[in-house]
Amino acid sequence: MSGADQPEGTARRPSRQRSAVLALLDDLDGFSSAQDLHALLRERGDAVGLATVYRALQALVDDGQVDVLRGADGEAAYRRCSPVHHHHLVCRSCGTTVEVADPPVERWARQIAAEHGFADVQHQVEVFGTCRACTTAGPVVS
Amino acid sequence: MSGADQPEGTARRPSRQRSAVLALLDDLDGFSSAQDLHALLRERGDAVGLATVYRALQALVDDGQVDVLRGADGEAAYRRCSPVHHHHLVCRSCGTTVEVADPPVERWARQIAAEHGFADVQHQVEVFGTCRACTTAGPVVS
DNA sequence: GTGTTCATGAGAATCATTCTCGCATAGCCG
DNA sequence: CGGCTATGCGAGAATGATTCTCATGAACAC
Repeated sequence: MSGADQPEGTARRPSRQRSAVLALLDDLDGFSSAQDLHALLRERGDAVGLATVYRALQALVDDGQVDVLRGADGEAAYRRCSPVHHHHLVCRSCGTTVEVADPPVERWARQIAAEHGFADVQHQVEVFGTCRACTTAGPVVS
Repeated sequence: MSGADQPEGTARRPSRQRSAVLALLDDLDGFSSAQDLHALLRERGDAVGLATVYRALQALVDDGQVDVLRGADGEAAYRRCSPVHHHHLVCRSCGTTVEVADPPVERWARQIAAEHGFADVQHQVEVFGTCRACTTAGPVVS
């Protein structure tokens, strides 16, 4: 456990299963849980073990090719995303996701951290809401 | 899961255990996991069941008296906090937490959401870093 | 004071995630 | 070219946090 395992992101042996996971993520729009992805792969005919899905997902997250989000229930949700830094605007009803880049927030986070003497800053920003389609179509039943 | 259970936050019967949890959180500075809180209560002599700690924590979160944060491992961490909206600056080494209020980010989140037609907006902003004390004292071994 | 209701506590149950171990395959060496 | 070795895979067990169940005890209502 010394931290950095692979010198670079692509030091792993290529495999059909890994590509299948990435391909599936490419086809999906919103965030999906690891269990869902596993079930979908099975339906597609790409038989992949559950443990392998987790391994592939972790590798992809390490590589920065996939974003991970923790829902309120602690379940991890994954999504293919652009490698550049960005944040998400997620519809809490239909799961649609919009990627947003935002220099002001980046700057603000760095500044706040610097003011308090914090270094090596990371920040995590997610915005949840109900998209227009869901607002008009299906208001939450009370 | 019909949504609103209690009409108002204080509809629960008061109890020694619930106060003990809140009192303990008052004494602690950073975020603590439910399991840690349970162990600490035991050490203090306030014998409280683990399930009760979880129940009390959920109630307090519902009331907005406690903040919950999900670590990278999915474990929930709780912390007593002011009832007004704010965000956190957390030291990833020693756990020290600074509450930061920030109108600009609030405005930014609302604006971004509005631009994309999202309503009923919530946002989640956490900034992680290494505080000055930890930076000078114990740099991370590579 | 008595009955009813709600919270508690201990342990079992659940669920996502990780680990173990044996097997298959890919790449490399002789 | 054949065999060797490391690495990834798969299935199921193990782990660990959180939630549920149900019987007991305490608090409120009358």
